[in-house]
Parts: sequence; C-alpha cells; structure tokens
Amino acid sequence: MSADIQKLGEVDRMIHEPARLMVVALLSAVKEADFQYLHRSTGLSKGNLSVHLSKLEEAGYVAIKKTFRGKYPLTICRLTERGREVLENYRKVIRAAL
Amino acid sequence: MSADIQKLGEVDRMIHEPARLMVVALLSAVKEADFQYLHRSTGLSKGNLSVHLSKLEEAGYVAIKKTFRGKYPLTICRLTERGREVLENYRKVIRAAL
DNA sequence: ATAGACTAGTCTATAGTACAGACTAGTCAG
DNA sequence: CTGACTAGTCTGTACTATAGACTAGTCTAT
Repeated sequence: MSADIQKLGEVDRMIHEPARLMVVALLSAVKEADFQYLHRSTGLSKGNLSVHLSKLEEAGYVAIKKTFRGKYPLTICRLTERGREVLENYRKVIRAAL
Repeated sequence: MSADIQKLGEVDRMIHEPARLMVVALLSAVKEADFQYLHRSTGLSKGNLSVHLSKLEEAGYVAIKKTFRGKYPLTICRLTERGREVLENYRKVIRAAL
C-alpha cells in the first residue's frame, strides 16, 4: 500500500507534466491528430505545444509526420508503441497510489 | 471527454508535484503522521521533505503541530479539511482524464 | 568531557523547467 | 502588397525541486 505511494516519487516526468499529459491522453484516444487539433484541444500556445511535441518525439513517445495539406504544412502526430506502454504504466502507478 | 482532458491543464501543481503527492496521499490514509514516518515512507531527503511540508502548510493543505517526544522535537502532520477536498478533486480530474 | 547519533529545520547553490510572445519562412486570397 | 494561414524557433522571465551542508539542542557511551 505504501509501496504504491512510493512509486509516485519515480513517475516519468516527461509524461507527468500536465501539458504533455494532455497531449498523450488525447493521442491515446485518437490514433492520429494534427497540430491544429492538439492546439485547440489543449489550449496551449503554439510555441509551447511545438516544444512539448518535440520533447515527446525525442523521448520516443510520439511520432511526428510532417506533410502538407494542399501547400500548407501539416503536422500529424500519433502515439508510438512505446508511448502507449509508458502511458499505460503511468496510469497504473497513479491509480494504485490514489 | 476532451473536456476532461483539458482540465489536466489546470491541475493544482501544489499537489501534482510527485513529492508532495506522496505526502498528501500518505496523510490521506493515516490521519496523523510524524516527520520520521514521512521521511522513511517517501524517501525524500530531510531538507527536501521539510520544504515540501512547509509549502503544503502555507497552502493550507496540511496542518503541522510541533511538539516533543521526551526532549526530542517531534513534528506531527495531518491533512486539513481543505487538503482533503483538494486531493479528492485532484483524484476526480485525473481519473476522468485517464 | 568528548565524540557520536538522534530530533527537525534553514539555507545555499545548482540545475532544470514551462511558458508567453516575438519572430521566421513559406503559401494563399483579396 | 497586405493580411491571414501553416508550424516552428528562439529569447527572456520566472519559478522550482533537490541535495547536501550546516545549526541547535538532547542523549548515550567512552
């Protein structure tokens, strides 16, 4: 019981950060989402969202595909397998402790 | 559904911080705990734990009673009513989003 | 008495961090 | 040519956790 609580001390901060948690939670339900959708759904500023996405990509939790809608840039994001695992583990830790 | 996720962006960081989340989670199950117990149960350094307890006290989430065990200082901590509410609300937000 | 362990805490220094907002670069419509 | 759209970089600010050294007092043992 108290062991469950101790695990909170080692949660992955990459995913624990609320802004990024919003992003991965959104992606976990959706398979793919573009930048616009994440921007509107999270309420984060574009600059901030961009930085968080880069960090999640660097961590290997999110895959980012840059393409075009017509001639406009289009950024498609999805959760990687690893990202899904990490989120699932995070859920377990949080649920167990709370 | 997505509204639940948006709420993650406004979680109370006082309680979201893992070190403090451990403390309040421990206190929520226990009614009262001394410094030693929290120190051992969380694995935080004494200095760090002391700072977090002060912040939780300042936020009104934890009440701290300084007394003595024999002639040694003894610090007793408990969750306030407000602290209990905030934790309960935090739980709801997290559960809804995950 | 002197050294060491115990209580809890303050303080300092380090290192990391999110975030807003300004800016870039390209495309398009009027 | 102006203004809106795409996504992103970059800068500056401000906050933050954390370890570890240190304080002050009490106790035990040598």
